[in-house]
Amino acid sequence: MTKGFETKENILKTAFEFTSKFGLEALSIGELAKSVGMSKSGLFSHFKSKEKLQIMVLDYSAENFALKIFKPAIKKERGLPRLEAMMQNWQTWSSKYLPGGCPFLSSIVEFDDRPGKVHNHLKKIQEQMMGTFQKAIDIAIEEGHLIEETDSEQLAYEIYSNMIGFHIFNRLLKDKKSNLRFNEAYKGLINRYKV
Amino acid sequence: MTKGFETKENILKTAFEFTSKFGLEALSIGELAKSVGMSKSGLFSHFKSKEKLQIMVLDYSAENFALKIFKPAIKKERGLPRLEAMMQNWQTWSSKYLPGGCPFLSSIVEFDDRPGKVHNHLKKIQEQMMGTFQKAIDIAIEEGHLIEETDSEQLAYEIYSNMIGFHIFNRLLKDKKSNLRFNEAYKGLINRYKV
DNA sequence: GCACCAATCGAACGGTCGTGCTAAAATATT
DNA sequence: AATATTTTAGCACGACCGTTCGATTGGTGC
Repeated sequence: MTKGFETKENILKTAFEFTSKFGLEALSIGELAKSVGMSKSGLFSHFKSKEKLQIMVLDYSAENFALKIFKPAIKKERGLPRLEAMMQNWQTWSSKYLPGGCPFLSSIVEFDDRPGKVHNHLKKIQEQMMGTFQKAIDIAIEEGHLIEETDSEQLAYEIYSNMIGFHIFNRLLKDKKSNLRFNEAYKGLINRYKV
Repeated sequence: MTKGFETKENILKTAFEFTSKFGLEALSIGELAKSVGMSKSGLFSHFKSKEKLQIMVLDYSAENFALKIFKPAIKKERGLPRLEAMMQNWQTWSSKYLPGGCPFLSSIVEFDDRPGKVHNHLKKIQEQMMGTFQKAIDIAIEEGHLIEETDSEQLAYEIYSNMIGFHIFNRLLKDKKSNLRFNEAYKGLINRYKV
């Protein structure tokens, strides 16, 4: 029982890194087995289909995201400081921690058009994430850091867009100013709603 | 000579649609051949490697993008009206014209980490696109629609982020308000720099 | 009618893919 | 120590992958 759990965790960690680099579809069971040093069929028996493996990788990624971005931010004061911590954590996660690109972005692009369990799961995770950002914004309104008329859903959308934009500029274009661009955009965004 | 050109164009059109739906890597020569009704080897001989096919699909996509987004906008008056036309055209292209997702976004995600000719080509195309947006902004400054202090590179980055954000919200999350969100974000962005 | 040439085809290649099956090995339970 | 259960390995399968090669087609200029 405990041994299986450990190897499974180990597999998922490797799969997470692989997905970050090459995406959820390119993630192959044979390649993965080679990486963790076990047989293809041995690894396969832990998941019972590629689809289930992909879903578990998504869950692992979501946990990792929450751990690196949301959890440390909760220790900051409610409102704007907390939201800003999230932005900082995202930059670090995206550009320092991840071995490749954002696993969610690549999964979204691959599965936005492909109905099925992976698609539904991904959508749920994404909505949860957006919800958490929105909640952080709502708290900032509550605390009087942002004006009451702030449309938190709209602001969450714009913050998310900025995150993706940064990611692409930083990775494909290797734009050295991407950190600056991201922060500038965030500042402009907040200024619009600042009390 | 002319016959070959026609079939090649036909193949690229189909490949473009395929890439929009499933990405540049999932684009398979056998599947593509079945779609256009010819043999795998017959199709293959037009390109001489999958890599070259991918690059040609990217070029085809870039031409399509220019045709649908940039070209009609040039007829509008210089400055903000032209920039706004681009935004409108993007929304239409992204949500009505394309059979799947943005071929560039999926390609970026797939190749931002994979060095090679496709990566380099993609980067060049992306930089060109950003350049065109930036130029449109510069003209808006020139025309006195935007304040002189406007950082056109920064604004282009934020506009681009908004485009990607819209695309994801519209496609994965099927958010009915995504058009509204996009326009709202654009308006907020422009207001910051409006003279 | 003949030679040339581009366009297309069919068959085959070595690989890799996800997935079953059965048996052995490792671990947990008693 | 013996048994039961979980975990792993080996092997095979059909399918598809990109790519090569040689043969066949169909049209063009002489």
